[in-house]
Amino acid sequence: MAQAQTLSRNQQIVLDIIEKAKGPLKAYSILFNVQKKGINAPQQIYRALDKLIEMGKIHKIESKNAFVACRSSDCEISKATAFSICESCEMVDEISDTKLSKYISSFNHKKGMKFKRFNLEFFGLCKKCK
Amino acid sequence: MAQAQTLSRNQQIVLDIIEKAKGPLKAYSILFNVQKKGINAPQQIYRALDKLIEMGKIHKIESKNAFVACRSSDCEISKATAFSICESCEMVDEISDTKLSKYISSFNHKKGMKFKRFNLEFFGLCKKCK
DNA sequence: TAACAAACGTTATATTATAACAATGATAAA
DNA sequence: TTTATCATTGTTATAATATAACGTTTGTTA
Repeated sequence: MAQAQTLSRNQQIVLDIIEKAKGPLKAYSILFNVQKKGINAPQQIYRALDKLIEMGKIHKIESKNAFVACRSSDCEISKATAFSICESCEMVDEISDTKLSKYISSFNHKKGMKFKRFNLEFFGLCKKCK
Repeated sequence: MAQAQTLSRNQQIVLDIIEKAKGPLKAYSILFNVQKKGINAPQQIYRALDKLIEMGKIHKIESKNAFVACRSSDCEISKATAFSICESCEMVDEISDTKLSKYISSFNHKKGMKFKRFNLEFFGLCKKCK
């Protein structure tokens, strides 16, 4: 089990870059950014990303194959994630709305499936791009 | 503009396979399935997939990079899609729930973004796999 | 300190997706 | 009917995303 707090060297490097970024980052763009720090292979990036996701430090934006830092306290280890995505400028914003999150979490599928987690992605144009 | 009804040859071939499938299909698995019909290149599959998505005939399951036929009348050209995904057997079910869909569609982001579309993916264990 | 697990580095390769270009077919306006 | 236009096709090549497999190192804890 990943410990709640301690990050390994590579995990910290990758997290730092994602946290500093203004928007979502792709794995290979992270890779290019850390080559000066001695990380040379995609595998190293993907391993760090996997762990950071497990810990809830970052999220993957599935529709973009890109990664953002978690800015929410709501989503507790990514059980309930929601994002707004601008189709023009590619901006991604994490949505932290307790009501929305609770409503969706409480949804029960007729077919008897018990949900552990959901991910919601909204698409549109942000304020700037409208 | 794609016409509402008429599908081209390749589009029809690809749609047929997706509709017959029990679960989500990946682009390259579609490709292997249609090589006997004279379709040889990924580009041909992806082009058909793109058009079928535009027409609302199929949906992409973003977390799986796979494609399913649309079974819902609710989602009118994929403005409001929701799926339940079994993490064990990979089964995907389109959720067609007007209340859920309306609730989410009416959500307004504080930061002034106007949404055109959303995609929601639930994860868990299906009845069988529980 | 021995044993084990997690993280690391590395090479290779698998999987998913798009670029670019020429040819063909379908539609409809002149 | 001819010509213009636009969607679709076929094809080759390549880009972008992600994982397999192996051995080594580091960190924890019994």
